[in-house]
Amino acid sequence: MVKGKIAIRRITSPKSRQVTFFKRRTGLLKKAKELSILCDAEIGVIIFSCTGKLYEYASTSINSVIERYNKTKRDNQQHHVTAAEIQFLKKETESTMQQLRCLQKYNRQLMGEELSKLSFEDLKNLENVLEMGLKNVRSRKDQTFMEEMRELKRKADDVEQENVELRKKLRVLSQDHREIKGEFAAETSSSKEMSKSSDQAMPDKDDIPERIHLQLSLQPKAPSLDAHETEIK
Amino acid sequence: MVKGKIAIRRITSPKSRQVTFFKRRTGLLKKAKELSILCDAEIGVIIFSCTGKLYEYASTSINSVIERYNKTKRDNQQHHVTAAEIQFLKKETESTMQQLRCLQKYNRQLMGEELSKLSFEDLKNLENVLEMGLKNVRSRKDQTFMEEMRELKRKADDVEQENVELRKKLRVLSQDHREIKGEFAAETSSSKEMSKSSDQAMPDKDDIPERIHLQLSLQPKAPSLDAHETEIK
DNA sequence: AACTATTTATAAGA
DNA sequence: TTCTTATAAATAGTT
Repeated sequence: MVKGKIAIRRITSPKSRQVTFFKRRTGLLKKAKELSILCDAEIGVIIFSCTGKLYEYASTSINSVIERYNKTKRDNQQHHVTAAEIQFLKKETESTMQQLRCLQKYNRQLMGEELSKLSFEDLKNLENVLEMGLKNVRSRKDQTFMEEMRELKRKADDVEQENVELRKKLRVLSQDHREIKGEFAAETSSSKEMSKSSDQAMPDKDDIPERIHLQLSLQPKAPSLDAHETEIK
Repeated sequence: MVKGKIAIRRITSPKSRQVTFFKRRTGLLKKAKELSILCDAEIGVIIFSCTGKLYEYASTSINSVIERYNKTKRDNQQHHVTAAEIQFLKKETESTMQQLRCLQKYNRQLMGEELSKLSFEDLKNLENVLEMGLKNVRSRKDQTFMEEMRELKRKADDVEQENVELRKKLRVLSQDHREIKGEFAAETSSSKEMSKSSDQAMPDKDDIPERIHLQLSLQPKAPSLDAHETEIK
């Protein structure tokens, strides 16, 4: 560009490259500074020499510029994680942890542990909470019990009804069967063995049970409450 | 710097400032590019105009430059946060949150709320926990009560003992006083008024109260349990 | 690091 | 914004 204009391509000579780097780096940073002052712009310049050395200029501070850059760019692509965000995350975790510890402590107290440091008043409050809880749980338990009983009874009635229907049908069918057997016997005498085998598939009226035993269980669904013990280590 | 050199200070005229910004910005970015090519340097330039618009140049990519900048800086000062660490932090927060939600749910159940989805078995377990807790809390409450009573009695005894001592001393002192008064009266008859005023400061034996009333309160210290309600929003 | 011949950048005006 | 132009500033090559 001067006294023999040069082409913009990597300078081969290391010595010459280093000199030019020094001169132009100084110039670039100076221009950056002037621009920021003249035009009231926020500017950051980061330069790594080919040997890895860092040079920088920022009208405010590099961090401020990077921060602003990320904030502007974040809308488009994935965002760069800043120190502030880390701090926020850490604080959030700590806060949640604190809440957790607090609640765990209270929980243990509700379960009758670690009571030694509590005052009489505290214990009275705890007792009230527990009594109220126990009252509600028992009330709900009774309600659930009643509901399950009602459900059970309804099923029992259904089954019994079905039972009655079945017995009725069976009676009719047995009658039918006997009548057919009678006609058959009148026609041929060799049918006696056959009739016996068919009797096995069709039991006599005396073999029909009076009631079908209920096998419905009062056992409820898997206790979801245990999840607490495992999820909270 | 040209056709009438200008001072490096904020250009007042917005119009002129914008023109200069355009020209010099172009120049700066061009110089940055040339330097990076000529000297094989990694360069990043970030410019925010005073209106907030972003202009940038990077020989590789801004992210690469920022990354390298952080990496270089981090060796000196505070440690760099990697994406993996962020992920870990976020997971940790989420896990803690999950635990918290779980515990909060269980807590509400212990306090007799949100029981509708629980099975009979769950409710039975809850009831057992509550009964056990209540048993322990009551036991501890009674113990605390007994301790406070014992402490109270001890203090009462102390005070009573002191009371006895005080009365004894008072009796001796009153005796003394009467004797002095007697001697005084024998010496001068004009001392009658004086003796009356001194009588007010020193009450007769009948004025001494038989017992000092205990003002010790059974009220315990501030209930630390309430902290839960406020700390957990 | 200093010099200097030139190229470049750019202020002002259009 | 872009062009022009006069001139300041930057800088390549040399010392």
